[in-house]
Amino acid sequence: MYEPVRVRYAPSPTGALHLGGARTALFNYLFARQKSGQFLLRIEDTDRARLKPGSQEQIEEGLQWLGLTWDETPLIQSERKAIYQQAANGLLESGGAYRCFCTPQRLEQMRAEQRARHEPERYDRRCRSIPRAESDRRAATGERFVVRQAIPTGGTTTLQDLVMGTVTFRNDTLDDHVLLKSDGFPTYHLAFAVDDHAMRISHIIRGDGWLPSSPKHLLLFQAFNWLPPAFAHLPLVLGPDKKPLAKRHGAKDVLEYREAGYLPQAVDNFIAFLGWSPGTDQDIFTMEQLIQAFDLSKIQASPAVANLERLDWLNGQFIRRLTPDELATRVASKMPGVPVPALTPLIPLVQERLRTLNDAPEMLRFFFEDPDTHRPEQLIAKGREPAATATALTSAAAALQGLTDWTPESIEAGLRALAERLGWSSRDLFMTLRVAVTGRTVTPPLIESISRLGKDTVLNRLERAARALAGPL
RNA sequence: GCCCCCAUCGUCUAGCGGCUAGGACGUGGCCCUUUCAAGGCCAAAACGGCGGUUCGAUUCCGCCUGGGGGUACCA
Repeated sequence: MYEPVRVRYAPSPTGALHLGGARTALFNYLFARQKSGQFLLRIEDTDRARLKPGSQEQIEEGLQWLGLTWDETPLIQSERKAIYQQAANGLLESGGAYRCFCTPQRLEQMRAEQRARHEPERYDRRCRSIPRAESDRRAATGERFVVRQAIPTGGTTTLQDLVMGTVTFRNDTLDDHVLLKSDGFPTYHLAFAVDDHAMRISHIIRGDGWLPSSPKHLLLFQAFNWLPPAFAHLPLVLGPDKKPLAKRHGAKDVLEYREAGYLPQAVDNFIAFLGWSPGTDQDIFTMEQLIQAFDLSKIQASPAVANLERLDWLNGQFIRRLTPDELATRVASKMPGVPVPALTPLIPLVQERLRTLNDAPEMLRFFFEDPDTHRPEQLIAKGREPAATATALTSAAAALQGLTDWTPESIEAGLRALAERLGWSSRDLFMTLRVAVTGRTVTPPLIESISRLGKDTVLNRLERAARALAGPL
C-alpha cells in the first residue's frame, strides 16, 4: 500500500450519479480528506457500447453539488488505450497472461455444455497451452484474439478487506478472465489495475459487486509485480423495495434531489449514514464533522435500505439551521419573479415549517397574489352563520382600520378584543380571518402574516371575503 | 449449478460474553397552540432457526433458512 492516501471514485459514464454511487464517492472523499490525502476522479469509459453522452458532465455536476470536490484532472481511460496494450504485452512476456483465439461461438458452446453437466461456467483454458511462438505467429497474421489472465491453478488467494474482513478464495474456482478485448480496449480488470498503479492509489474503496473478482485483481497486481492497494468493499444501497438502487430502473439521479428541494448537506448526511455510523448519538453533521468522524472500520458489512423519510426529516433540520438570508436565496430560486429582498422578511414565518425548499412557494403564495375565490364552507367556522361571519369580517376590517400602529402586538390585541366583543372564540375568528386573508386553512401564523401583508391588502381581502359571503347566498 | 458476502425494532443503527438490548426516522398518545409545523414528554416496536463453546450468549463457532452479489470480449 502506498504511503500518502490517494483514493478515487471511478464511475463509468453510462448514466447519472445515483445515491449509491454518491455514497461511494462520499466515503472516498471523507477518507481522503481525513487523512490529508487526495480524492481523484477517473472515468471508466472502456465499454464504448454502453457509453452515454453527457453522462460524465452529469456525474461531475452531481459531485460538485454534494460538495465532493476532486483533486487533479480526471483520468479518462479511453485516452489510454496504448498504455493498457503495453501492459498486456508485458504480461504476455512474463507469462501472467496469454492470447486466446477462441471464437465467441466456441465459448458459447463450451458454456452450454458446462451448463448441461452442471459444472461451473468457466473458460476451459484451451489456448493457455498454445506455445508462445505459435501464438505470436497467429497474432501476426491478423487472427483475432483476446488476452486472458493466467490464474494460478492451485492454492488460495486471501484478501484482507477493510470492511468485509478476511476473504479467501480457492484459485481453481477463479476464471481466466479477459484482460484485453479483441477491439484492443481493456476490460475493467486490466484498466483499473493499470490506472490504480499509475495513479498510486492507496485504497480502493468501491462497491460490493467487485468483491468476487477481487482475488483476480490481487493476483493481477502480483503478476505485474506491483504493490497492491488496500481494499474496502462497500455494501449495497437498496431502494425501499429492497432492490439494489444502482440497478433499479429509475434509480434517482442526485440532481433530482436538488430539483425536489433538498439541500446537499442533508443528502450528504443521509447517504453517510447508509452503512456507516459514528457510534454516537449525534445525527446531524457538518461536512467537517463527517470528515473528522469517518472511519472505514465502522462501515456495516450488510446492505442498507435507503429510508427516504429520514432524508425529509434531515432536510428540515438543515433548513432550520440556515440563516434567513441563505434560506431566502434558496427559496427565491424556486419562486421565479420574486426578488430575494421581498422574501427575506417572510422567511421566519416558514422556516420551521419547511421540509423541502419546494414546500415554500405554495406556503408563501398568498403574500404575492390575492386568493382567487373564497369557499364558504372554509370561511364559515363550524356552527356559525353566514351572516354572522360576514359581520365578523367587516368588524375585523373596521377594527384593523382603526389601529394607529401596524404591529403584530397591536393587531393581536385588536383582534382578541374583537373576538370578545363578538362573543366568538379566538380560534373560530382566527380561522375565518385566515381563510379570508390567505385563501387557505393551513398557513403561517396569522397575526405575523397580517402584519407583513400590510394594512391595505388585508382590509381589501377582508371586505372582499365579506362580499363573497353576502353575494351568492 | 458453482463462488462469495450478509442477517438486532417497519427503516438506519448502538452493542464488540453478563445491558431493564440504547438512539434516530416513521407510527400512536399527551403537552404547547390562532391553522399547520417546530419543540417537549410518553408509548408500541428487534436479537431468523437449530446445534455447539462457555458458569453465562445478541455477541464466538458450525449447520439450516432467508436475503444479496458475482459467474460476459459490461463496469
